[in-house]
Amino acid sequence: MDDTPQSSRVSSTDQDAHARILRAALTEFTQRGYKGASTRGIAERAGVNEVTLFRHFGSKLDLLRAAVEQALMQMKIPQDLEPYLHGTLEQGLSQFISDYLLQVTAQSDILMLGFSEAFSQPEISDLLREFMWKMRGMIVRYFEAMRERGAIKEGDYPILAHIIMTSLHGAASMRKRTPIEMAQLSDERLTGCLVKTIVDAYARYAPDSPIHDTQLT
Amino acid sequence: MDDTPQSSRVSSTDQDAHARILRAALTEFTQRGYKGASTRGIAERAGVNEVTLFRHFGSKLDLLRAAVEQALMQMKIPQDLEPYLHGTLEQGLSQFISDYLLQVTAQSDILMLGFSEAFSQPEISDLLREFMWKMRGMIVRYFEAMRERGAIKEGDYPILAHIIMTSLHGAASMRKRTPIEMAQLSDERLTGCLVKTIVDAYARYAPDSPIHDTQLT
DNA sequence: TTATAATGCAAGTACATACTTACGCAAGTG
DNA sequence: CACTTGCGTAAGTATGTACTTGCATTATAA
Repeated sequence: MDDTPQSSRVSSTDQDAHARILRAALTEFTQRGYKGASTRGIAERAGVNEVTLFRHFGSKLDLLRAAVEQALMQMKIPQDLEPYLHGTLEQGLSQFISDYLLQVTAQSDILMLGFSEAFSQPEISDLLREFMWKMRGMIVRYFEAMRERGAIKEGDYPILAHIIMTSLHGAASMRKRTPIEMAQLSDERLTGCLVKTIVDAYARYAPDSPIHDTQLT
Repeated sequence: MDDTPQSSRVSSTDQDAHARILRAALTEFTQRGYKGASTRGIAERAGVNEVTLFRHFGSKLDLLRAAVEQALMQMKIPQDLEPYLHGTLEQGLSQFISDYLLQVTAQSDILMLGFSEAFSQPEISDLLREFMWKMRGMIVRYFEAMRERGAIKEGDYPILAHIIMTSLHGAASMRKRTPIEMAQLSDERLTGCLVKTIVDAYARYAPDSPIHDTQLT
């Protein structure tokens, strides 16, 4: 009698129920998996009655779909390579990778969910794979643009893109899951090492001499 | 009436029930997650009655623990670096990485399970983290040994190890989960690109001239 | 004021599933 | 033979949970 359910509704920044349920669903699904998450739990977390959840989304599976769809929509794939083609190879690559890592970290919930639920929810993993595919294509195109400018050597760009994506994704998910910091796996350190390695391995000219600053663009 | 349960028991290479249940449990847990897997399903897959499962392992959770423990036991971490310190940097690194990839691919079930169930089953993820930690230490020690021999430059070896592990793990899990081959992500291509990148980036001498063949060891 | 839409609440249904109990059968072992 | 050990079979219990239904409540808009 003391605390009315309304209080919790107001406390949740007063978004409409729809959005609150979506957010709650995503975190519950992520933390507990699809099977492990309960509609009751999601409703509680959203500060909403369980019935409202069903009125909005019909079924648990539809809720999952909606949550994933919405989350992937928010995940922006850089459509334009221009910003990353200025300056040194190192500068461009750094910017590119840290931008990507930002996205991955922010949306690591949905990525992890997609990975862990890939087997049981094919449609979800399709969405995810499509995203990964696009992202990979983007990175490959970035490398090709760099090669056309004479900044980097030939290489197995798709695999290189895969390495970049998986190591960033692995770091993001590890940071989410494990209480301890797996060896101070900071964004800066990771991107730094990744960029340095790629630059040292693929830069056409000695990486220490910033030759290409003017040439690029 | 036609096919007695005995037939399936015999067909399963006649291992004792214990081992068959463990194997069945691992794949079921991996494919469906802990919650998603049912003791009934595991028992069926093992060609065993559900009661037998409980008689052997007591509870579903204990079965999970046993399955994970056994799987991690089978996963060998190379204790001796010697074999990888002979020959070129490229040769040693190739061998090291492909050996590791073999392990990861063979045991990707348990790794994936550990990752996806990390949140709900802390003890499982502890086991997994311990393994990853050891493995990372191994790679780092390998790089340090190489540096002491003057074969490679300084670098952020722990992060480098992380990049190697995550990209290999990412590839293994991707291959398991997705029907399509994510861009012909073959072992050879992946290790090749990984090794080439690292060699090009960190070899002390021009990677094309195999100077160090005799010096190493 | 009245109608409509969105929500809460209480209760219930149907079903999957972890786990138990009790009993019977067969094989090996003393 | 008697005894144990391992397993199958049948049946049942308890619980969680997705989803439904019916009704009361509040706020907004006509």
